Amino acid sequence: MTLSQLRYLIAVVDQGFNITQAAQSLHATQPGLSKQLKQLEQWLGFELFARRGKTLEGLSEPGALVVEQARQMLAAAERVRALRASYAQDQGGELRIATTATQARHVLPAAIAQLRRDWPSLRIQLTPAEDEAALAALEANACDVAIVSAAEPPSGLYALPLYHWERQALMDIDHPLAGVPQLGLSELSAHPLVSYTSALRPGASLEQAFGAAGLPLRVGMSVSDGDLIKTYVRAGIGIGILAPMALRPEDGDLAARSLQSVLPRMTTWFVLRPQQTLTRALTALLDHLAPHLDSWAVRQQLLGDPAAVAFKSKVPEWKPMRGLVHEPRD
Amino acid sequence: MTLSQLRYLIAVVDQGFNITQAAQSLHATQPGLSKQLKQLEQWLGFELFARRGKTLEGLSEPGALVVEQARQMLAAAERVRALRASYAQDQGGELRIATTATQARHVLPAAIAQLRRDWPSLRIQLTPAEDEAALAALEANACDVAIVSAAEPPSGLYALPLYHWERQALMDIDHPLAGVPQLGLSELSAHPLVSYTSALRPGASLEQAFGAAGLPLRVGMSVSDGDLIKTYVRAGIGIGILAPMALRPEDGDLAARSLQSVLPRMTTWFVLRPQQTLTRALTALLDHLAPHLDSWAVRQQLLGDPAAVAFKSKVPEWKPMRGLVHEPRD
DNA sequence: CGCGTTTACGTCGTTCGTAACGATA
DNA sequence: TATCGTTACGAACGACGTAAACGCG
Repeated sequence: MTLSQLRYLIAVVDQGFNITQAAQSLHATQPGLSKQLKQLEQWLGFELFARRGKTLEGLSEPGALVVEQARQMLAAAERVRALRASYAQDQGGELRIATTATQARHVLPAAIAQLRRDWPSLRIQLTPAEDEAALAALEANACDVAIVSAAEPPSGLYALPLYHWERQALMDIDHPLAGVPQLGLSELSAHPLVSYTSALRPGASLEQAFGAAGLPLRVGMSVSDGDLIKTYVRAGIGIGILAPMALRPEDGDLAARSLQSVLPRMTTWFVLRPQQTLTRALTALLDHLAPHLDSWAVRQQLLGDPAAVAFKSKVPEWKPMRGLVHEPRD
Repeated sequence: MTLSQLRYLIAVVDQGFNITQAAQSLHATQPGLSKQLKQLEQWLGFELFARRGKTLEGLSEPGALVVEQARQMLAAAERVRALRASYAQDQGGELRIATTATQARHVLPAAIAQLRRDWPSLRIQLTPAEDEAALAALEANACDVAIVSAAEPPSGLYALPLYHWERQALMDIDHPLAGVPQLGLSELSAHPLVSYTSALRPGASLEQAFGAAGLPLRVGMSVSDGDLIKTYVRAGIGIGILAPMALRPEDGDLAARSLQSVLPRMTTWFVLRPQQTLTRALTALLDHLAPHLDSWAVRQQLLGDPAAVAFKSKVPEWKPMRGLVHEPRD
């Protein structure tokens, strides 16, 4: 009797007595499980499963008792694993993240808190930087991961999508634009805009969109983060263009309107160097930030396996908080 | 992390942080444990033990937490082992015992009850036989073990001592002999004796003792088991000579006096054929009957290893129940 | 100098993955 | 016929035992 045999057993039970599926969930091969389970049965001297032909129908009577004990053992093993993470005076226990102020303030806190809890000795270094600077830091090996937002993945690097989002136009709740049925570039063009420095830079997608429509882009102010955008929108400087992650429940005095129809959809990327090794800390961070990704497959891809499928489900969309979405009735 | 690593850890803790001793208790080698423990520590990322130089002084702080979980896991593993014994539709699950009526009635019931509880499917066949017949059955492979009593181990077979005992003279509690200070052969010689058929056979140790003392041996009756001896002693046929195992609390109307000074000490033997394989059932029976023996070492000896030491402690003495011992004050 | 631990090394057994086969709906 | 389980085989890893070196009392 080994712990892996018990793990196999539990996986098969939890996957509805489908050995193939259980093998996938454990990143093992189906014959491997099959053989180990048979070996366990032989050691026990009785059958674990009720079989009809070759298909498993359920547990045998003693099998259910074994499962009960196996769950206890694996639970204890899991507690040991937790100790391992907690008490490891970690070899290279450092995680250097370069990202924007918006991510640092509105997205990462939950994940990092979890990480710190699981792993108290891990030293986390969070460097605020604009998108380009973050990517440069990554390429210079000044950080382990860059988390940046862009419509397209950065070229020459290994980028994983964390979530999609649409840029939001932000204004006072009784601003005239809050009520117009269709909010397009022409309406925006009449007002000065307040947004991120990088978004208002010449050549950025905002300028391209206005240029393509033959409309002038009036810059009211360019700032470094979303909180400042909100501050200056409240001060009446102009219309804010910002990411929905920066919107908070306490921003109910403002109206946010999606620019989905006029500006390309943005994606926030978890960027690594090609062939970078996925450390435990990186894996944990990725698992917290992106439950839709299979970090094991990601590791395989980084090791050069193109067949590994990293997606467990669709990339999520980050929507602004419901109370803040201002959709005029039409 | 493997179950054996955890077993090693617990053994070291329970043996007072002496790896060598722990290895012995597990029938493993010391370097093996040492290495596995080191490997476990490496996997955990912290030290399990508080070390001073190379010697272990105790547990580290996280080590104590690991031990706690490890005990839970091993306890659950033990419960699975129990299931294994209980539910195994056992291959060749048969245990054939040949032994005397005294053993069958007074000694074996507890051990066999335990065996049946651990192992419901085991078919136990108990054949009552006199000592010689039991040994003959063993040699003929008509049984798996013979349990017989004799002063010396039977020759040509592999005999393990279960316990020592002294023959008891049995009489009515107000019989004249119950009070004499010294009970010797000459006193006994004046009365007819009631004992086992095999004990009164010509050439047996009883006859030899009387012969050596130049005294006549008067046989009152020879019977097949201890209960009949008691019956005929109560009927006034004569003095009983029997094994202390046959004495019961309800025999308070009789007096038992040890013949330790006049007759050689007897030993009850667990007899196997040389090179017989020790089945699981035999091992379990032996463990129940003889906690002073190391069944693992016995198995090794049977496999031809003369170095294996089978004794964990001294062979116990079977004394008659305290209330029945009649020791005249002198 | 002895006891106990660690290190080094060779061998054996076991596990796991790939591939082919078999059975079942 | 497609899906799922079993068997067969080969390679790689890991555990264990033997033997020798190291430290400490």
